[in-house]
Amino acid sequence: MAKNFLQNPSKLSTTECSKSLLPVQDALYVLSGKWKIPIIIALIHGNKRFKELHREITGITAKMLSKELKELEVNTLVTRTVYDTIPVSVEYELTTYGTTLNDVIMALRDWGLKHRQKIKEKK
Amino acid sequence: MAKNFLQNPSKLSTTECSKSLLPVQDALYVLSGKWKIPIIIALIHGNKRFKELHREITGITAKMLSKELKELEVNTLVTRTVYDTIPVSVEYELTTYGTTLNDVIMALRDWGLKHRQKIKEKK
DNA sequence: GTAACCGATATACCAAAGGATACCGATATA
DNA sequence: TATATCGGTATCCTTTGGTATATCGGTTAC
Repeated sequence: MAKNFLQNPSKLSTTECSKSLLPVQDALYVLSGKWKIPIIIALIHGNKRFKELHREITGITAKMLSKELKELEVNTLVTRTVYDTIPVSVEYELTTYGTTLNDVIMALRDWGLKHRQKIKEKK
Repeated sequence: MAKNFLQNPSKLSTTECSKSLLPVQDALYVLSGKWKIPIIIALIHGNKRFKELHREITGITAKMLSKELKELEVNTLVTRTVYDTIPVSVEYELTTYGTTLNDVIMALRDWGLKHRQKIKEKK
C-alpha cells in the first residue's frame, strides 16, 4: 500500500501525496546546511576528533563545525565523547542510527551522478 | 566497486568517500529551498497551472512559486507550456527526467518517517 | 617566558533566502 | 464603470545561514 507511493501517481489523492511531504521535509531538514553531509561522510570511515574534522573538511570554520556537530548530536546521528586526557580530547562518532542514512545518501549520490552526466551532455 | 560504497565504510579511503560528496551536494542543491519538494509532489499527480499550484501549495507566494518553477525548469525537471487561450494559461508538467527523482524522494520519505517515529519515542 | 595545541565560544559582519505588498496588461463578468 | 481572473514582476523588508577574527583556560614543549 504505502510501498506503491509515487509509483502509480495518477491513482493518488492529494491528501495521500501530501502525507509524504512532511517526512521528506524532515529528512531534508536533518541534512540541511552546507556542512552536515561533509561531516557525516567524514565520520563514515571512523571516529574523529574535533581538530581532525576541522583539518579534513576544507573550508569549515570552528564555529560552524561545532554548531553542525551539535545539531547532528541532537538528532542522535552522532555521539560526542570527552576523554580525560591532557589536553582533553573529544571524539565524534556516527551512531548506528546515523548509518541508517546510508540509503538516503546513496540515493542522493546516484541521482547526483546521473544529473552531473546530464548537465555535461547538454553543453 | 562503486556499488559497495557506504556499505563497507571501513575499507574506504578518504578520496573514495569524497567522490560521493559532490554528487550528493548536487542532488541536494537541485532540491534546495523551501518549496521545490512541495512543487514536485504537487506535480506528481498531474499537470497544473500556475494558479492551481498557488492555491494547492499553502503558504507560497507568487514570487517564490515563479522563482522555484524557473529553477526546476532550468534543471529540466519541469516543463512550462503556454496555451493561447484567453486569458493565457500556463501549464507545468513534471518531465520524465523529473520522475527519476522518485527514488530519492522515496528514500527521503522512508527515512523521514522513521525519524519522526524516533523523535516521538524520545518524548 | 613564550609559543603552540586542544576544543571550543563571542562578537561582528555580510549575503542569500524568503515574505509582504503593490502592481501590470488583457479580458470577462456584474 | 467597477471588479475579478490569469500569470506573473517590482520593490522593500526581515530572517537565516554562513564567514572572519579574536579570545578562552589549561597544558606542554621550546
